[in-house]
Amino acid sequence: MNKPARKSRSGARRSVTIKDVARYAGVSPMTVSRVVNGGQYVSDATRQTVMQAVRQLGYSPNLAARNLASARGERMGLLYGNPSASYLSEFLVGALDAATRHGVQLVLEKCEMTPAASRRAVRRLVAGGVVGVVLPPPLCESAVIRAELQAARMRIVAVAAARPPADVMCVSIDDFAAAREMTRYLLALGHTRLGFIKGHPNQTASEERWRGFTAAVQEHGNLPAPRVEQGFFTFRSGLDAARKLLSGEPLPSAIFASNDDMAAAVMAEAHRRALEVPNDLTVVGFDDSLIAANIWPGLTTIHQPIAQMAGEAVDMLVASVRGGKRGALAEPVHRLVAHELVTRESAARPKSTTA
Amino acid sequence: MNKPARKSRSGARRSVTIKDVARYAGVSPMTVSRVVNGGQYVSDATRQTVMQAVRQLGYSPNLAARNLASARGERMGLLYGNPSASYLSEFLVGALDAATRHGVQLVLEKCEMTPAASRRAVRRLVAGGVVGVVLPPPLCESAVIRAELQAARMRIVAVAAARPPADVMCVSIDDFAAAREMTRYLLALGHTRLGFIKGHPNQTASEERWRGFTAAVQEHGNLPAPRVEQGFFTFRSGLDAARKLLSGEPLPSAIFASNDDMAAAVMAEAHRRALEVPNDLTVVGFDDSLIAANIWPGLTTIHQPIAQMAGEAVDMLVASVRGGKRGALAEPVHRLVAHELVTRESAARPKSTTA
DNA sequence: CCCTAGATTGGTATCGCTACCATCCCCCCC
DNA sequence: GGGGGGGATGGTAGCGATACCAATCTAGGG
Repeated sequence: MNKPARKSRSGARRSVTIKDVARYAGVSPMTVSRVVNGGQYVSDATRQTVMQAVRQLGYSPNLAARNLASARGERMGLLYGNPSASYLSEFLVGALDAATRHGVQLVLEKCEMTPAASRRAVRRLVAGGVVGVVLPPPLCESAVIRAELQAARMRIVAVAAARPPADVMCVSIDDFAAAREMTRYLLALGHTRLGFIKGHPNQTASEERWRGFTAAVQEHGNLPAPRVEQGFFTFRSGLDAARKLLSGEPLPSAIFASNDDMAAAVMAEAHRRALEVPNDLTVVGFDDSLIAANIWPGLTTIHQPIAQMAGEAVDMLVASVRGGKRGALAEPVHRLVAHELVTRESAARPKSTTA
Repeated sequence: MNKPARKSRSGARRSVTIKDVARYAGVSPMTVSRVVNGGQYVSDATRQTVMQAVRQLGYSPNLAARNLASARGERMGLLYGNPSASYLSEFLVGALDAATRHGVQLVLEKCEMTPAASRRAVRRLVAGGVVGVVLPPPLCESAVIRAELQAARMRIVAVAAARPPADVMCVSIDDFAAAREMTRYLLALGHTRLGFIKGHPNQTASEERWRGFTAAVQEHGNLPAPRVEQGFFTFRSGLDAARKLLSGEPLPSAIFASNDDMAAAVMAEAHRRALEVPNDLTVVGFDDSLIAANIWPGLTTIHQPIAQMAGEAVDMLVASVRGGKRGALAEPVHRLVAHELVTRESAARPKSTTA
């Protein structure tokens, strides 16, 4: 029964392992592991030595092994429906980045908003061994999907749901405050005849934005009643709303659309009517989506740190899953992140202030 | 020396493993493994039995274990710079999907196009244990990055580089054919006074598109010389080009911009000059990026199956890395995928054909 | 000065799966 | 009818890391 020196399976040169580092540093693999994972109970001297060895050898832990040993490496789902879609890009970047950081795998799943499709998507997720799901808008608002997911005992983090149910985790901006801030900005510019295009009624963010708008209007007081149209977050719906807003008299001097796509539509319609933006009409949006900087004039809008939000969502998911394993499942968190008013060229003082 | 029955580490109920399936199906774990991995040397009967068991138990292989055992689970990098950015979204979806399919990890890295930044990004990638990199445009054209990457012995797949160097793998559409097709379409509509906005000169796709355009013009023959302006794929540059194209006499009846952002700029400028699209001016783009469907009128353009391309890029990377391990590194492939001309509202017959 | 608590470190046993090899068996051919 | 060839299957040994526990050492309290 002779023991072969080392049955290296694939002839290829193995990468440096924790044992190599341990040998090099003159400690046990365990100690290296502790250092690498920032564990406690390691003396400073040892830590230094080990870190030195790590650097020297260019050691990078094997994710697969680590995941296997620590029963980590869970799969997280990202169920995306049909987000404003420029949204998705940033969202994915942020989510993927966080996933890499935590060493979890991110599984994408597309899903239409019909009950049947939701069910199918959730089933695929479950089959894929996913233990938690990030829900970007607009899926985060779908009660059906949430129910399906909860039935499958998945943890959920909704992103950008302005008023999530109490029992799901959520990360979002303060839509109310943001819309109020934008409206205050318009008022500060001197606008008095305001137009507002509401967002899709099935999203709670829409209502928050609307509430923020009216709050600012009311606190200013002494304004003609704003003209309001219903929109649905699509370019098309924005166009319809814009036509209505721009046909009556008196024309609004500033229009606040509940997202950028609709704001872009307002600008298109304004141009068609030979109204110059921002000289004849101020247009502002919400989201700071891709289109905002890619039209002319650039759109003044509210920026959401989408990537950051997606990242935090994944963080929360991981924390929940790992924490939950140890029994300590904290109550659902609702994390607010900071938004930012981005000024570009589409907003200016009104041409002739009647005030 | 008593053997504890099963020292289950985390008290949590373990998920079903290959052994469970094996026991359930009455075969050895190896056989299950072979079935699950579609290996040969399994009788149909056994295969059926095992698959049945898999379904019954809801077995899903543990990725970490699989990767660890098979020395798989490599990390692939995705180095993105500043792509048309609506691009990125679809690209990520496709790439991530393929990565999940292959069980490899996708690591994102952002990188400006300066040499210093490139070097840093590549170093981070190397440090992260990445063995191959997908290069979406415009990074795929950067010689610096390619050199850095090749110096680090990374495998590279460039996406959408129209004429990649012979030694890197590539997946792209046939920009030449696509541009020619679009131009033929314009000519078929009856346009004779054409305008063309070239793409950024540092991207090979630009030249291919330009070549496709001229090829169609020449094969048609008997046309006034098209007006041509240089663009740089940005909205801004498109605006400049549009101003020039729309100021001389005679006005072009159709403008073909080398990407959608520039086409959108042409439309914006046309509107400003009270030219109606498509009645007074036909505008077409290239890429079918997000903006194409989100402006009015919708942009007729060339659709690239971006997600598919990204997916194939990852496939190629994986194949190369895994194949390369077995020594059989095939020569760099250049894979062409099909494009599609998408007609929306921005193109129509010219108002008065002078022909 | 002994004893306990806590800090630090090492050893061992897996984690779930697959590579590699040994084995068994069936069938064909000389 | 025996020897091969190859299909089908099982056994064994890790892959590289961490969890858990034991062992050692240091420092105070009684």
